[in-house]
Amino acid sequence: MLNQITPVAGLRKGDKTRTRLFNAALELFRRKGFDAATMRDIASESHLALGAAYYYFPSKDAIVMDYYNSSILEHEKRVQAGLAQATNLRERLTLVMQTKLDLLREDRPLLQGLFRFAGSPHHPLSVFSSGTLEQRQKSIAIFRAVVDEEEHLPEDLRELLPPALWVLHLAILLYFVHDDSPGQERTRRLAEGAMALLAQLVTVVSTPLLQPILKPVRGRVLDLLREAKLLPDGRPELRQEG
Amino acid sequence: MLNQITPVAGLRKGDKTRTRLFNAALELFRRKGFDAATMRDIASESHLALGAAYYYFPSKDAIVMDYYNSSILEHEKRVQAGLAQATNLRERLTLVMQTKLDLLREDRPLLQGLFRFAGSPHHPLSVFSSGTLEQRQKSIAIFRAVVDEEEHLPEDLRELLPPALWVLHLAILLYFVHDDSPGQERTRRLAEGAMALLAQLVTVVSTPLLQPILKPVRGRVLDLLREAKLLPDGRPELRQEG
DNA sequence: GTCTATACCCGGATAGAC
DNA sequence: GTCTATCCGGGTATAGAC
Repeated sequence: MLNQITPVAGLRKGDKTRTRLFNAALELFRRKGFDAATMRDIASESHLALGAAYYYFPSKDAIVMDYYNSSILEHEKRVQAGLAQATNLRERLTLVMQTKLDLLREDRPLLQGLFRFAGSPHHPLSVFSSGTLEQRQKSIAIFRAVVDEEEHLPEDLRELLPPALWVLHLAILLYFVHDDSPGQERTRRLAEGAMALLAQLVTVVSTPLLQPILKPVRGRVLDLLREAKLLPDGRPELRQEG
Repeated sequence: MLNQITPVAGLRKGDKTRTRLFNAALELFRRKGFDAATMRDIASESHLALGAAYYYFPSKDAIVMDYYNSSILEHEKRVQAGLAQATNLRERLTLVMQTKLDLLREDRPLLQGLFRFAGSPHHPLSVFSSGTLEQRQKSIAIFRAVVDEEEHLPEDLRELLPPALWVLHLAILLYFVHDDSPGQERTRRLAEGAMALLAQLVTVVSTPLLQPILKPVRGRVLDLLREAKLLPDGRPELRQEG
């Protein structure tokens, strides 16, 4: 099922309209891309005047923000539902990536809108900005939940992996957007292969026997990332400001 | 010196105007960012009417395209000039990254314009699109020149490193754009640390004694990247279409 | 509270005179 | 080669009907 909002029963009447508007917006973003879908399009597609659309959403960006939120919620739900079946790290990592790709499989034109602000540190819609801090934390928490299923992980790895996976997932989504293979099969295989390699890497790096050699190396990596404020000292999220 | 065009002697008279326009545009892009600097600003800053600006550049994007080109040219020049002094891989990698950061040290607001299209596969200005294929190849060639200074590299690594470094340099630039530390010192240290780690990794991975173990692993990585068309089968550039 | 119609404004782009 | 005038699309604001 596509990522759509279905109205919760028994609310203000405008909620139904808002939902219709939101879904029409998503449909148009998907079909024509973020830019090409204008507020005028969205309004008329949901049989509303332009002004009415602004009654429900203060801006075009606000629609996208709602989309972020619902995507993350849905991702969390699907990962939670699938975690029981996964028996090892590789499967769990594959699960978290594949569910995301499933979720967004129709949304590639929309994701362009997501990436367009990634280089603008102060834009409220940038995935790295303070405007999306909450979403970022929620999204990283999904990866953390997956990592935490794993029992024998060195502490530093446990800290590093969730934000690293979040960044990796952004990279995969960037690839996904560019992937014109049927059904984006290439992205699927890339994600699966990458997760298999990563799981193996984690296993090697966690091997007790190798700790004397590897711990210092990990230490250097962690220090570098901490100095770059890509890893916080204590807090789990990426740095606050983009 | 900042990346500016100085008019080559003895050309058509309009060339001087074009140069003035281009430099005014860069100055405004740097000061106000890509969006905020309008064609009207640029024209008036160079004491031209709006229409005249369009006589020299068919679009705002075209100015940015010129900027790409001159940046890459300048980067190549600086790397070439510095290569003689560098005595090992780590120094050479550091050189290639630091010269780029030096070159772009005032251009962070402008780089927003560069990243804004990264998620739009068909946009002519996207760093991944076919519209910038030539620039991409030239830029990757700079990294290849650096890698080729190294003598004892396994063939597959020699193939993998240039595009990988190019992508890594994009990531560092993305960090750079977000880095509000004075003089972007954090980015400098991150780049330096990353290059040191990478050089060490390359050394380990190239150790003849470890080849029986590591060659197959590299093979898996290479296969994955080739299947994803992130590495071409023979040709040196990244995949043609974004 | 819900919605329509219309107007505002900006900014990229173009036409055509000089 | 340079100008003025104009077009056009699209995000946004708002006055006011119901």
